[in-house]
Amino acid sequence: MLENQIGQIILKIAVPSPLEYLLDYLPPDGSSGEGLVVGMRVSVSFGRRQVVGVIFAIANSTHFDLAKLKKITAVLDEEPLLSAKFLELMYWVSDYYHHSLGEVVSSVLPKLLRDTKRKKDENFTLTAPGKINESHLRLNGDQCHAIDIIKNCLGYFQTFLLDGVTGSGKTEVYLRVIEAAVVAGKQALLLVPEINLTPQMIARFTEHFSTGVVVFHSRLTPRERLASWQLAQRGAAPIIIGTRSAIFTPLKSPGIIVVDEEHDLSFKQQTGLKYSARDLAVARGKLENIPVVLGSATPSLESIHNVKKGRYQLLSLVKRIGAAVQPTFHIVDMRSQKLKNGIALGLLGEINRHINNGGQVLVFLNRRGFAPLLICHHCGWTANCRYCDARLTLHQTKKHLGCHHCGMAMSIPSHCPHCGDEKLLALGIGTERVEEILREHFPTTPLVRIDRDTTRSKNSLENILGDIHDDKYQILIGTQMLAKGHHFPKVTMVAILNVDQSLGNCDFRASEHLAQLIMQVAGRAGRAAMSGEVYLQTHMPDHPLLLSLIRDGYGKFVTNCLVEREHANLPPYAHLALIQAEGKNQGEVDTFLSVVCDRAKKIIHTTTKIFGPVPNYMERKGGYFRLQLLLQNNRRHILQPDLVKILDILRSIGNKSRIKWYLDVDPLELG
DNA sequence: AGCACGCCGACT
DNA sequence: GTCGGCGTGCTC
Repeated sequence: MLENQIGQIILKIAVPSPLEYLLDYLPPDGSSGEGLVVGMRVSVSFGRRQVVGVIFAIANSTHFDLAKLKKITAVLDEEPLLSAKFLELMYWVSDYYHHSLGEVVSSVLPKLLRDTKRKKDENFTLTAPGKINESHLRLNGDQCHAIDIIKNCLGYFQTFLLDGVTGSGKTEVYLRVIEAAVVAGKQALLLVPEINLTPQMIARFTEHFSTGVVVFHSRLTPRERLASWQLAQRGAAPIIIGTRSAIFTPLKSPGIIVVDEEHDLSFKQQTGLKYSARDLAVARGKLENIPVVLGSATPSLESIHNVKKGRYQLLSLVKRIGAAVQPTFHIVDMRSQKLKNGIALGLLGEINRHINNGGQVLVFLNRRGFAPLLICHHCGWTANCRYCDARLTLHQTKKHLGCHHCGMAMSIPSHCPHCGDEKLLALGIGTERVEEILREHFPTTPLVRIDRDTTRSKNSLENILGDIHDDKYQILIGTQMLAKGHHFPKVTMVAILNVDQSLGNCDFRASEHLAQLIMQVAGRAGRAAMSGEVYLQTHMPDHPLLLSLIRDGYGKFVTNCLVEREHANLPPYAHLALIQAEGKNQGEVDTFLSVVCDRAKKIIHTTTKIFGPVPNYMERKGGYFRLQLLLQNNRRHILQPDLVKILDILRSIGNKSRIKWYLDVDPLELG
């Protein structure tokens, strides 16, 4: 093809669209193009609308018809907003997750910076990093060792796995290494898994650094988001703490990246651009040539495997800080016991004992609502969701039946819609019911329930946590929310009620996640001077997973798990990608994926395996039928080009059908 | 992804 | 007679 044209500056611009290539534009009216720099935002007319694009390259030729090129409408930045390194990160993300540069850029830029009309940006200010506080805690040998090693790597790329049991003082290690980076005039990025954990982490950091800490998470207002972003981008904020999207904060002088609770699933974005913030942290560290610290009490199998391969350096914190000792585990065999609505009487006895001794008791249950099943005692009718392959959960406080998958809610029928009988039974237990049972059983003991339903309003979780610390409650009932990261120094007993539910999960990562959850919840017990006890209630007291975990600990459990993964050729030994498709007509989705699969088989590498189409574990959700293809190869550099070929097929037939399809590289759940 | 164009069903 | 449903096609 003939290339136009000499002497004419052409700007290669990423625009917000799934187009896989950069679009060519001419410099704006009255400009020859000098002064335009890669990384600047521009306003361009694209189709019929004005959009914000980013200059990714400057050239003097185009493959497009020169006469048809449009001029840039306006240049929005005087200085490049995005550094060359940051653009490199965008390229990396675009390549790896197979999204267009334009889509990557628009999922990364704060909304206010994607507004074509907004010209002037405010100058947000932040007080300079304050004096660094001491009241320095005494560090133990493991901590000192870890801190020294990481500090010595400032200025180089190296990934560390900081493996430390709950309560072993990982946060103190983060503080010290971040301090070292900040003192050297660099910025630190700290990722935490959940928004709920940011206030706690911020408190810890502002205590240490006084000022200079900015936050970044999904609940910021657009203006707050812009402020944090610009402070980081201009280098005015030395410390940035945020959830997964914070991995995309621009840093003027990056010094270190820390990912706390690296095993946590919430680092993976599940919609749109399905990136893993933890994996991106490592990629970004490599790009910027700075150290990356991944911390966890229960590291992911991927990270442990990377240590074994010599890619990551392991730093272990073995001991709990101060007087705290590891909790002891007990299995509550439910089989021959009397149950009170799903809680073993023996367990209630243990709760009673801990309460009488003045301890706090944490009751963990991974299920909201009152009961997960409403059934007709006469005919067996069950309350199911109209749009999903799921049961409706009975919520007593909200007085409705709700679907936890699509959000549909309806009133509770007074009689069976099928046979008219009035005896409808609520079966199984959720947190609401546990609350009711425990209130009945311990009428004078103050208790609190913590789940999405009781912490909906802003600050409510923080208020409850404060009350727990002030000893206002003796029994804490809660879901996941309660399991992660929080310090409850007075908790002496943890009870996990529905272990069996997770033991029945068939995802290949289910046992890893259950083990992590058990260890994390258990970690809430006995963090201060009092030793803790953990009770696992189960109908399967001989389950090898439970026994191995309790007897040999997480490390040994992981070793066994890795052996199984290797035999089954699953991650971290193989790499996976998922093609997900959904549509209103089941047959159409199935046919679509079958065609994709047949065509793919002819062109992908012989070592790449393709499985499917198979339905999701919940085939129908929100009225859509969902099926998928699974791709597997031990070598990422073979799988990736295969994905490119398959995407060609998907685009050629998928974009003309009523099927919606998505690609998930390194899926965490196989659906 | 947007956004418009374009061609068929129930409404002021 | 038209409002609007979403299939199709394009964006430098």
